[in-house]
Amino acid sequence: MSKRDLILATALELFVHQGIGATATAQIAKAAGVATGTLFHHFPSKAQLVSALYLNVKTQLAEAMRLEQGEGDLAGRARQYWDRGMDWALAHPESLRFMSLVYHRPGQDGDLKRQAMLEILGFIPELLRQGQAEGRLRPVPEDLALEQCQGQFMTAAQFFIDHPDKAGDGHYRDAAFDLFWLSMARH
Amino acid sequence: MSKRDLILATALELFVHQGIGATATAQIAKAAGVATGTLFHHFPSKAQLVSALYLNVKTQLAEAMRLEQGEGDLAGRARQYWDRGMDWALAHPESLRFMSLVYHRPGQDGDLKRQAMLEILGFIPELLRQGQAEGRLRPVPEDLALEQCQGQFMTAAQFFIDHPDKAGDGHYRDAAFDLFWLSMARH
Amino acid sequence: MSKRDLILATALELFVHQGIGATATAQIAKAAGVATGTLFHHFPSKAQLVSALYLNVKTQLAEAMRLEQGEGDLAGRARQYWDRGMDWALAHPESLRFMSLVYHRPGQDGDLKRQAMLEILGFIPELLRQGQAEGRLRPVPEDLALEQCQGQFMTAAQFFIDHPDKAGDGHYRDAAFDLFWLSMARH
Amino acid sequence: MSKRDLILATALELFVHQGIGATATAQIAKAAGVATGTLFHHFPSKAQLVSALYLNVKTQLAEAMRLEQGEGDLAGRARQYWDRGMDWALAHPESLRFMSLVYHRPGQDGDLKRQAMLEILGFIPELLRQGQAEGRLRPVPEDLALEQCQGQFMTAAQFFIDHPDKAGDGHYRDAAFDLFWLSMARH
DNA sequence: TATGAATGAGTATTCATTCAT
DNA sequence: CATGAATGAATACTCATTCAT
Repeated sequence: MSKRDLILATALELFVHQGIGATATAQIAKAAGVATGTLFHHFPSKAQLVSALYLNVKTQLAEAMRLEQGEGDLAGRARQYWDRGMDWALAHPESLRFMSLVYHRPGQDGDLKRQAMLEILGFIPELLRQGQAEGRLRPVPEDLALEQCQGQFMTAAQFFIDHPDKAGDGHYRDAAFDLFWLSMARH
Repeated sequence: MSKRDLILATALELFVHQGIGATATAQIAKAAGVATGTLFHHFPSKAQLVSALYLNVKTQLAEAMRLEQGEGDLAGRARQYWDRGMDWALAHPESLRFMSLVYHRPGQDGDLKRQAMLEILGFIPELLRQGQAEGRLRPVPEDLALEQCQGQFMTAAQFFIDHPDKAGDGHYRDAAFDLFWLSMARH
Repeated sequence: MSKRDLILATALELFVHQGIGATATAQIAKAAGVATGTLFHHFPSKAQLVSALYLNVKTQLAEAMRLEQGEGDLAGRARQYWDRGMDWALAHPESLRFMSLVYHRPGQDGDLKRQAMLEILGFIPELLRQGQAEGRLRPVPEDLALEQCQGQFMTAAQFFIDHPDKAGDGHYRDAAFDLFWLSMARH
Repeated sequence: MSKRDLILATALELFVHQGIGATATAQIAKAAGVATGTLFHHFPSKAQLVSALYLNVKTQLAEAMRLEQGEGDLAGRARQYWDRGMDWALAHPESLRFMSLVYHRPGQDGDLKRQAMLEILGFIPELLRQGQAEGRLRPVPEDLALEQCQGQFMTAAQFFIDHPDKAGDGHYRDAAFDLFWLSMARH
């Protein structure tokens, strides 16, 4: 593992447990076993370290969610996306927490991060549009629905991370998806 | 307005726009037009200032949401709660943002804040239980449902704060509530 | 002596002996017997400390050179100014050195400092103009002459500071002034 | 141009515009298009880079000022020296500025640099001695006169660099030399 | 010769908190 | 109650220099 990657991995861990602002660059460097100068050699500023880390995490999630082809019906495809995302979140709980951390940071380049997230959850508007066209989904305003779906995914993921015992419980997994899906479905 | 209240109001504004960690006590004091010593005279530490502010905001929201008596049917009562909360959020956008800020703070007394929020949105589990008993709501695991409802309320509120033009649009308001309600309703 | 003045005095000494860039704010604070925070309480940045110090020194020199009234003839008045300046420089060698330091700093607010110096040596253009009008001084371009006179004064002052034994030698003192005066006089 | 020379040229430019202390070796290397290691391969330390640069510049100036033989009378020879120096300064403004920079640096090997400069302007004491012997120059203390002449040359050169339009104006050029020469001449 | 990642002591500046008035 | 000067540990970032390739 390159020193750069070591720094990224260490930063992720510390950021998630202490908060971004509360984590000193010196602490990251020390915990990663490199000199402070090394951190700044790879990332010119703390902000850029955060950005690079965010990009990293975002890319990983996006890859994890890539669906080869639209298989099955609408609800089935939605469920596949949902499950992939959830599996990734459970496999990388710190990454998910970090995304949420960055997402909720105040006073920062909010729009950038918000847009970045839409990029990942971009399948949602597509599903929504298609579902509405097919008459399977209710005509919910897209912008509002998107925000809500995103929130529901993040909330569910965080819930399963916080309650690992329930993450394997099919009943819970189904309930979480239904809570998401039925909020939009036409009944 | 007492100096104490002035400090609280100023802190709220600054915290929300810059973040809690990024706001210096000296800045709060200066913006409030008092000496730094005065701030620490009223609040022995920054942490306690944050706590006091949180308590303040929480109390206000709780009061705004108090329903005299259970009027109407289940969905009607739920809608009343939802609307009251939403109105309050729109009237006090910074307060809502601050709650979300504290809620998502990492490494902190998470449980305390989480519990405090349940206290306010406490009507949800009640509605949920009653609705399930009456067969009007699906049997969703309570802990998961609670988390989701809470998240949906906060998301919707933030959405309307960010898009004030849509906050008065009845179509949007209905859609937001439906997204919440239909996720749990039996169809 | 207030802490603020203590810091200024200490900074002057250190700047002059080590250079401005080579003197750490922490070193100034320590040498002055105050905390680093105290320095930044009084001077928001190192640059502003330097500016404040410069202003201080400039004001002192200006006061020292103030002539109650135009006594004597042109050369006599010039000599009085020259001697006052020289006496002040000998009494405050570090102040003079600091002025020269700031004056020669590269990449900085050169114009500001240059103008500030003209302000002090402002009597020179006056003398020059009057002398030229009376036919006692040669018609030297004013801007060039001003620069040269300034330089000659600073050079002479520095020379006497570096050779204190010669500062009391009337022969040397006369020679220094003549070098200055005869460069402009009509013969 | 060899990498070594490239580094020297780049360093000159940066030193002059930002100051020596404020210019990082890494910046020089980058601007010169070489690796940091390369800079330290050619110059074992920043101090030695500065010295090498100084030597370079000094040598160039010395060569530019070399007069084949004493032609003409005293004032004529002086004027020749003066003009050569001034022409070189105008052709290499950054070199001149760098010399002045090094000359005024505090806390450094002052005597060395001072002596180095005398080496270049060494013709002045000679002229002075000869002129005094011939009775054409006043009996000014040599050490003081030398310092003043040096200062006047540097000041005039800097003036013409700062005001290029006046550098070609014969009136100004004459005035600058006269200011220098008449300060010592017997009238 | 040339490279550039790595180092770690050093720098300016911030900030929660104290306390004498 | 109120003030604001004083504190000093902590922080993000810099930089001359080294060294394995």
